[in-house]
Amino acid sequence: MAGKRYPGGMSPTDPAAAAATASEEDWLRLDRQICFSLHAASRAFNGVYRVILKDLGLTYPQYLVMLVLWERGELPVKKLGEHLRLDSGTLSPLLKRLEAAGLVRRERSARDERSVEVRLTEEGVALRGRALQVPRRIVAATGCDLDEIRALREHLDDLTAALDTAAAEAMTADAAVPRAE
Amino acid sequence: MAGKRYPGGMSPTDPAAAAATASEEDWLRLDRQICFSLHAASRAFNGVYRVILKDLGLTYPQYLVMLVLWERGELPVKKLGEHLRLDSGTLSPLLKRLEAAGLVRRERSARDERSVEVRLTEEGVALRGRALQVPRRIVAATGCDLDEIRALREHLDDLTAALDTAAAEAMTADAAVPRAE
DNA sequence: CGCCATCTAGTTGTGCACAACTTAATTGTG
DNA sequence: CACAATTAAGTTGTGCACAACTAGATGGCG
Repeated sequence: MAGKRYPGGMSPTDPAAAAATASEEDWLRLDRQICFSLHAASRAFNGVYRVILKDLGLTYPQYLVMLVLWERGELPVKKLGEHLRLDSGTLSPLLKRLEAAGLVRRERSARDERSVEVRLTEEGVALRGRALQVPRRIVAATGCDLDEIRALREHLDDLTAALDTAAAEAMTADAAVPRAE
Repeated sequence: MAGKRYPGGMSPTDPAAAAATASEEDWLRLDRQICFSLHAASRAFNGVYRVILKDLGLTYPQYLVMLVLWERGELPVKKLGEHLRLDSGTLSPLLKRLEAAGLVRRERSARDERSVEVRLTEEGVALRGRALQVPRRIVAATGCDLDEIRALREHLDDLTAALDTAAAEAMTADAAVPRAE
């Protein structure tokens, strides 16, 4: 390991800070590893889905939308966004493309003209048949068995919950705390 | 859970296929859950980094690049791309922005004019000092201890390796196999 | 030497994520 | 009823990921 130098104009101001800084150097190295792993894993998954979904003419986010619609049949953009944690800025153009592909229709709700109902076309429903093979191929690609997958999913959900909480707190804390000395 | 109908024009052709299809319905449901978990976790991480990195004026991918440069000091775009698994299509504009921000310089290599050396400016080196606090805040946000983080990292790396292999195979298989009849 | 295959960056085009904003409909309140 | 606050969808602008392509440099081979 390549030694702990303090590059450039940056150096600790007192012995106590020096100890603390050494520890933070370790964390910085660890962070590099975690960042990479996470980012790489995320993109690797995306890549596998991309390859497999190409047959269906769907991107990964489009597949996510279709999965919801296949389960729920029809729902307003708002609800769709809540399920997927995506806002209209992402969903509007995506849905427009799905509509252009003939998989969904969008209609203003009669009861509330602000709302837009998204529903599958026959073609969209039919696509589900071809999509049934996707999960098996994904699972095969991971090389994990179902229990491992399930465990990973739970781990990820815990992490997401923690991160969401922390992000919310960090945002309010940003206003309160003068920010790391 | 709304019963297992075979939507649209899709129906099994024989009893064995019916059983297989029922199982694939389960997988489709599981896939929905995994997709969501993974996608949500990825974006949750991104969100936390976004909040924390805003102080430094960096995006998450820019931070990844800076982490490499802080460790290596200087290297050609090609090497940077190998470390981060990113191609020039992503890196070129990103590096241009880092250069505009005054954090890096790009210079054509004298020895090989195809290559561009990326090196930190003084400002870029100095930013490292402010970045030292980032990992601790990220780890805190996850609510995990270091061992958990390390375990997660290893799990993700295994997954990435498996997925990369599978993606490569799937691509060659795509050419060989007539495609899921 | 001359030419072609290969390699490195960079460019272009598509699609997603997200922040900030706009528009139009609805709801709540005086 | 009128008007302000809220809500839903859409739009705009920035940045990233990736595929496909271009331009220029390099290196090997006849």
